[in-house]
Amino acid sequence: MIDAPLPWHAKPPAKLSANASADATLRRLNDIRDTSLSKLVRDDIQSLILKGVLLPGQRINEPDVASRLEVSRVPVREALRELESSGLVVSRKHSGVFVRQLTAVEVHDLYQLRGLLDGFAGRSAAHLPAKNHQSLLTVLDASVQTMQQAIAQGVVQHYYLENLHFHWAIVESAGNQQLSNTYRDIVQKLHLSRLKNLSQDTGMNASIAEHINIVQSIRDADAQRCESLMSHHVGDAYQRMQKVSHAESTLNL
Amino acid sequence: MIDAPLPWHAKPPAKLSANASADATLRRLNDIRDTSLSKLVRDDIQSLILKGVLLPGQRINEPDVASRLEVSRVPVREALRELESSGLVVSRKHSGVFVRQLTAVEVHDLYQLRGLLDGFAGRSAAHLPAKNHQSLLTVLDASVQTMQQAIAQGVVQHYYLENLHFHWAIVESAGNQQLSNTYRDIVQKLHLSRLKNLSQDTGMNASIAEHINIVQSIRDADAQRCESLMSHHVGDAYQRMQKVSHAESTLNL
DNA sequence: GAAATCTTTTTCGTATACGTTATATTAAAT
DNA sequence: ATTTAATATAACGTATACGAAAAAGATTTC
Repeated sequence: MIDAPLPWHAKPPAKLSANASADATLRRLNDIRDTSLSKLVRDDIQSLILKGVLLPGQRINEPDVASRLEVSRVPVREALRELESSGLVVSRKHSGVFVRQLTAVEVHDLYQLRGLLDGFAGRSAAHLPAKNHQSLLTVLDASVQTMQQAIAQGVVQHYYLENLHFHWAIVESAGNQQLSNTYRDIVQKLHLSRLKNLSQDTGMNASIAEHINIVQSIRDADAQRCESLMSHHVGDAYQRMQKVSHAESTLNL
Repeated sequence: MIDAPLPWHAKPPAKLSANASADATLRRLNDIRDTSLSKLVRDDIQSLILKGVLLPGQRINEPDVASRLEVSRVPVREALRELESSGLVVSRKHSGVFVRQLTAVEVHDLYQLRGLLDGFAGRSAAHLPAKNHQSLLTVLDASVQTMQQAIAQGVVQHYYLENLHFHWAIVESAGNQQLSNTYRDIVQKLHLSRLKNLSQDTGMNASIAEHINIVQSIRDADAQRCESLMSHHVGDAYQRMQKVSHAESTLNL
């Protein structure tokens, strides 16, 4: 949408290099020692939500979580406050904490926002410096191949995961940590939408073609086309989802 | 651990729209009654940070906050966990909670992201339905006028506040709550940047012209131009800030 | 028989208490 | 005099305990 270059192109995204494998275990131990119980509990509950063990609308019982993880209620409460702040749960005083249920409007807005970020990431990916550009393409090519395998084998779960990797690789290639964080939060919230899962199989065949086009536009360094493809890709996914949703609600009459 | 979904939380706690003034006080009381101490503490600390009473890098002492607000430490801790999750503070185990210090890269990334969102909001604002379009223009015209007054009176603070209102009005006009939330978070984080405040007076005269152009592009319903103006507007602000920063660091030699 | 009210139970919100860790201060040694 | 080590203090992390509010169940009344 914007072709004129913006003024922050003189930016050096200095990322830390990988650690020596010798330090790896030490680092892990230090991390564990320095990690509070709250964080561990938070990660546990969060993964339960994202894996779908805890469904939207379900109540999360403080004492139960505490006894299951063998900790007191305080770390559990702190963990839930964090999850509340990141929008995965909602809490009502004296009533409990519940896995958040997204309204149709919220899902729509999140998709719209995700489309914007994906578009930006695509534009950014298309005019990456040569070296990064090539390594991104290598990753994306492999990703597309994996997705095609998943389609051939009919394993929706694999396709879905690889689809996440595909988009994540493009977003991260922009080298903007804040963008990546925001994108991650949005995708996490979208995990709460039941409808998302419904449309996976129908969308699989439709979206693989779009993925291939996206890779091609990056390879061609066609920023404008890539941005357009990316945002439309997300829009299409939303529309497919709406279609399935409507079909389902019609059946339920 | 998990109970079946219960009927009374089919929707998240209802955020109320404008109330009749008669109910206002009653609702206020109810809100206070239904608001946990954690939230009150969170809002308190958050406003201290955003008002600049607590400076980046400064340590936030749990017992001090607790005694000042006359609450126990638990609500304070929960509040700090929320603020940590929203990125306003960082905590080190057994060391304390500190107001977050943004790195230069983080500030850059946040500005870039803000530019993207502003651009989207501008594009959206330019092709708003007639009625909303007109009411937005009314607000923006008034806002520009206020900014001009602030310049005439040389009150940087007023200009800065009105500038926030200006951008916020455009963002909200998009009607995307998720966008608004994300934008709010970004602006909040940018409040942590000391440099932002430095560039205010120098930027005042430069940016008023840009604001006027933006309003004109919205009036013309020129979406592409508005998007471009908005994102460049943010980019320019970033550049002005960098310039001041560089000048300052040169002086400090 | 149905509805409303009262009681019981469960769960959350907050406060207090204890153990652990980091930091600051002080003393001693080089 | 400077540096290092040991101790003391203050703050954080976690656990336990108590009070309050809401939901569920039972009872009573119409």
